[in-house]
Amino acid sequence: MSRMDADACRAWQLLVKFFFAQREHLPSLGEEFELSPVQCHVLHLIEPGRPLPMGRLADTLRCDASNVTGLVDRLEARGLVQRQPSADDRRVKVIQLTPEGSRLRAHVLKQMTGGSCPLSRLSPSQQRSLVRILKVLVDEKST
Amino acid sequence: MSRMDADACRAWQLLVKFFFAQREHLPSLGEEFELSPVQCHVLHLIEPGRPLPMGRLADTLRCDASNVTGLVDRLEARGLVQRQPSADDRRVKVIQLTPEGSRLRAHVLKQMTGGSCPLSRLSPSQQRSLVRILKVLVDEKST
DNA sequence: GGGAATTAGTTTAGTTTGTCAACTATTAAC
DNA sequence: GTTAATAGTTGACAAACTAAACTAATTCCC
Repeated sequence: MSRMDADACRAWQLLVKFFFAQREHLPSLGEEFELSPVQCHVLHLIEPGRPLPMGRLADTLRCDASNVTGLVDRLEARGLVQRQPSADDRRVKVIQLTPEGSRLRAHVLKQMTGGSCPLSRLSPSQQRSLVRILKVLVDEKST
Repeated sequence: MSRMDADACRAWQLLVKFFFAQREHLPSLGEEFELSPVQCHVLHLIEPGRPLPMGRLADTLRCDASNVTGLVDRLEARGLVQRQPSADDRRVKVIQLTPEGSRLRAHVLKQMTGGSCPLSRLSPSQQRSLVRILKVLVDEKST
């Protein structure tokens, strides 16, 4: 619980620092499309042709359901997503990208991972290493 | 510009995912002390005995100066920090932790990097690897 | 079958976070 | 010494968030 955690501690501090530093890049890309960082993330989470129940979005964002109502309201008002009642459970509403939302999403993703991506500063082997480590952290099974 | 960036892209997606997943841990720790995630971060940035000009805080958080005014207002109202006019430039105000703020900060840091830290899931060598990589990303010179 | 408890989403009210523009005070520049 | 630039505050406002009360649909279970 002492020496062993020194690296974990250090890594954590760096991670936090990194994330906040990213607020420089993320929002600037959002600005181009008039999207806030959170809106970028929501757009990111809704894959084209794969409608997502609102509740799942709330789970993923770890926020209150009522917050999601507002987020979706704003995106829907801009014609980027669409609410639709679910067939099998009429309480559920699924959100799905409009063609315009789909187009914007592709654009955003392209920008996010393009050449200006801060990760391009890493060597190829470091990048692979990072992916491996992150998979453990995120506890990813698929893809 | 094509194959080479695949890992960078993947890493980026994982990072974003991880970042948002952390919103589960960070705020829950904050709740314990009634601190929002941003407040935790601000507290984290002000080291005890090392007063920080407000402007530097705004730079680090990549936000408007007026936002910092509000953040510091709230922390000051809770007696965690203190504004003080700088000696060499009377326009500048430096913020510094109160004894109580200092205590709370230590507590928060301890919780953040404790055994429940998600990074403890990594092997020691992975942790070292992560630290090395993050240092490149954060472009760290000191410490 | 039919009431009680759950669940999904919305509404309302309120706080925090964040931006922008206008303002004050101080400092630097020429 | 007037003019710039800089540090911080204020005010007005939008966005992101929470908590509690509400509606509608579903499930539990006797």
